[in-house]
Formats: sequence, C-alpha cells, structure tokens
Amino acid sequence: MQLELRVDRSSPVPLYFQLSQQLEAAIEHGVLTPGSLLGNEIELAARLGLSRPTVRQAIQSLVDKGLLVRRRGVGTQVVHSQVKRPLELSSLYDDLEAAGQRPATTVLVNTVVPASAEVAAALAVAEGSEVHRVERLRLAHGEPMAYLSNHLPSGLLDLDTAQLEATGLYRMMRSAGITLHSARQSIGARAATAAEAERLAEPEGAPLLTMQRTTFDDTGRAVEFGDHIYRPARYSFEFQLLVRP
Amino acid sequence: MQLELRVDRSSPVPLYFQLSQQLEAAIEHGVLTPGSLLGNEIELAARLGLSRPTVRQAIQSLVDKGLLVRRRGVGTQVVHSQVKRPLELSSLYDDLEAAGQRPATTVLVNTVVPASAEVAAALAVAEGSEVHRVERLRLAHGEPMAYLSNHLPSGLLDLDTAQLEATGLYRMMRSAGITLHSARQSIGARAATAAEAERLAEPEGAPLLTMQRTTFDDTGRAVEFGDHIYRPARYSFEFQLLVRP
DNA sequence: GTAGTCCGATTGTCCGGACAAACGCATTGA
DNA sequence: TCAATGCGTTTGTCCGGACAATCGGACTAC
Repeated sequence: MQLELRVDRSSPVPLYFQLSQQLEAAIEHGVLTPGSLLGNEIELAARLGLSRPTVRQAIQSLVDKGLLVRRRGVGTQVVHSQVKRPLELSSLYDDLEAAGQRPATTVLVNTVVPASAEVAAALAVAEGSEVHRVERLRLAHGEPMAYLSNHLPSGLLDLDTAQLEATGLYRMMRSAGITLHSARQSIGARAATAAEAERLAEPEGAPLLTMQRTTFDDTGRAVEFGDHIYRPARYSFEFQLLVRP
Repeated sequence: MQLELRVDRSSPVPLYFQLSQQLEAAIEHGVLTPGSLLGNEIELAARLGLSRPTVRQAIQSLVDKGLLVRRRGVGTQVVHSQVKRPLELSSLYDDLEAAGQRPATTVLVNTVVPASAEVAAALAVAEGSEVHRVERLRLAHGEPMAYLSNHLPSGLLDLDTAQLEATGLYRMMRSAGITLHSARQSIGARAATAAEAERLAEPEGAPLLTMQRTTFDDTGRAVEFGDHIYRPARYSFEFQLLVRP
C-alpha cells in the first residue's frame, strides 16, 4: 500500500516541514507501522516532486525526534518504541492541564527582594541586587500538590498576581516574547520540615520530591530560578531521553 | 582577531564534523566568547574552501547542542550560558566515575526468572517468559548509595557477575554491540520500607529517591527495565534540558 | 521629531548532481 | 560445509547555485 503524501507549494509552510508533519502523523496513527521501511529517499523525492535534500531534511527532523532510524544500505525504518514523546522543558501547569486536572494556583508571595548568594549565582546577577520573588501553592482537585518558589531578574516580566493564578509562569514568559531555550535541573528528595509539611498537608518528616531549576532564554541569559517541592504521591517526573550518536 | 580554522580533506572524518569540533573547542576554551558573532556563513565557507551547505551542517550541529543561536539578518552567536553540557542518557556508574568516586558494586542477585506483569509490559515480552534479573548494591567510599534492580530480555547479553561488579551495565551492553537509543524515565520519592532501609543503612521511613527506567536500542526494542532507589543525601539527578523550537 | 519606508546583510529554503561508504545478499572458491 | 568475494541498494557527504524571509539601521516624508 502506498502512503498518501503530498505537498502544497503555494503554502508558506516549508516543504520539508509539510512532509515531516505528514510522516509524523502517519506514524502516530499507525499508518506507518513500527519496523516498516520508509522507501528510499530518491524514489520518495521523485514521487513528491521534491529534491532529495528536502526529503532528507524532513526525515532528519524525525530521526532527531527519535521516530525514525536510518541504516545505510538498508533504508529508513520506523522505530517501534512504545513511547515516542521527546523530552521537553516541561511546565508543571502544562503537565497538569494535559492530564486534565485543571490546576489551581494560590500566590502566597509576590514581591521584590535583594538577591541572596544562591539566587545571585543562579541568575548571574550581583548579590543584593533586586530580583522578583514569587511563591505559589499549586493544587489539583483542591489538594495541595506542590510548593513553588521562584526568583526572576527584575525588569524582565510584569508579574501580575491575578495572571499568575490564572496561568503558568512559563506561559507568561512566552507571551512576553521570551523564548525559552534550555534549563539546568537538579532533582532530589528529602524529609519535609515542619513548615513545609503544614503547607502541603503532609506529616512532618514525610518524603518530598525536590527540584531546582535555572531556565535560560535563547541568548543564554538566565530568566528564572526555581526551588520547588512536590508531594511524591501526587507528582513524579516523567520524561524520555534520547542518545545522540 | 581571526579564529584559526582549517580542515583536512585527506582525513576520513567528515569535513562538517571537523569544523564543528574545532568550533566547539574554541567555544569551550573561551576563544569564541559568549555573545560574539561567528561571521557569516558565506565568508566562512570561502575562507575554509568549503561549500555553504557543509558549513551550515557544522553550525547546525552546534545549534542542536545548544552552543550557538542563529538569527536571520543578524548572524550566528555563541550562547552565553553558564552550563553547556547537553542532556545525555546517564549511567550511574559513569556519573560516579566522572565525579572521581571509584564506585564499587556488589551483585546480590543474578538469575533468570519468569517475567512479572510489570516487567513483561515494560520489556514488551509475554508475561511469565524468561527474563534476566539482576540486583546490585552500589557503594561509593564504602557507603551504600543506591540499590539497583534490573530486568533484561533473555538472550540479549551474557550477564557475568564478575564483569557486572567491575563495570556498569550500560557499558556491558555497549560492548556487546547494543546501541542505546532512548529511555523513558520516571523519577519520584517515597519512604523506605524496613527491608530497603536495612540495605541502604538508612532508618525506616527515611525519604528515598526512586527512578524507573526502560531503555530502548536503536531499533526501538526494550533492552532493559530498571527500578532503582537512591539515598538522596548521596545522589541527585542533574541534567540539562533543551527546548526544540 | 516621529513614524513609515527602503535597503543591505544574513540566514532559511530548495534544487540537481556527484561520488563515497556501508549493508545485505548471492555467488564463488577452498 | 563454510568462508571470502563481488555486487546492487541505500544512505552519507559534499558541491555550487538561486531566491525568499527577516532583521536592523539609515533614510525620507510628514
């Protein structure tokens, strides 16, 4: 059976992108079954009226995503992995929304403070200079789920409390024209202190999942430093890693 | 000052790879400072006697690694991020060795068992079929650090106990010709059971960091399922995420 | 003075072609 | 029988060129 593919040359969407999207959809919907060959690049290019480099660019983007594997002398095959989602910089808000949980947020602190040594180092600003500080409690189904403490360089974003409660911090940054690029994370665990236990409705000494993260925009500037704690019964970090050859 | 770059056409190493390595080294050693422009692609190609596509391929690989940023109409700049290492599929053994800790391993169990429902689902084999089971205690500086439980499809690897203690599981898989490709991870936390507490020399109920991971090779077949627990005071997960636009 | 327009610079996309390298398989040879 | 060789297939690398889209700054018009 021939996979139905076609591109629209009048569209402003790049041809290689049109193709890669169609291939990805075909894999997602099971039209291209795991392990099946994709047909060689030359023939595929001829069938679509495209050049080989364009077809290769489309295929390469899917290889980068981990959906396809190329083998010289063999061909390009669909990976038969159970889970195919690539790793992404996840936002707790988006994670919860994707899980259909309708997250609720309570902003507990939203102020400007002098940067502590730790915060200054993470954000690469002078110690004692002004930074925004936000502390939020995130709930799902009315139950506390995580306590989020964030520091941001001042002047970067207008941190409106109402907006912080209605949406997520990452979403606000994106709409402010900040393009997130990378993040350095550290995930650990420890026992809850008395104060933390009360905030999260856990007994004192209960195990907590902790995450510290510094996020960078596309110019490499630190735009956010977060120190978060999660209730492990209600949240865990799930992601897919890819190995680059 | 002109960055000194040159390629060796008689080398079997691809030209784009030679160039990207030199650029990466220049960034790493601070010859190319963060924020500095790289010079336009056309001129760079002419200077090296290469074509523009080849130069673009070299630059693109560094953009994918998060070391460079391209801006249309502006040029290609070096990202000024503090930490630049990309995310990789990490092995606890390699992590420890890189930290200069000389890890020691004790193999507690190395046998063949019928697959439980959970293991069968993770490895995509039939429930009850034979799988290898390995349990190891990993120590650093003579102190227990992690308890590692792994299941592998049978017939994949010769699991020699002595070799397991001398090196890591991932390293054994690689030398057996298995090319690791991706992994699905879940990181969480919970309180130690009595048995776990004893094995790790922690009090009962102490917080533990947990990780479950299924690793896939380049054809998408599951090659390993691990269920690990770590002492949070001695280990945490650190990694860098990249956002794909 | 300010807003809009134009223009040079630079990357993004796309083409068509050429040869090399690796793989799988069939054939050949010991 | 079994290993070595050869061959077709397919991806990997590389070239040179063309035009489009976008950015930033200079210029112009009001």
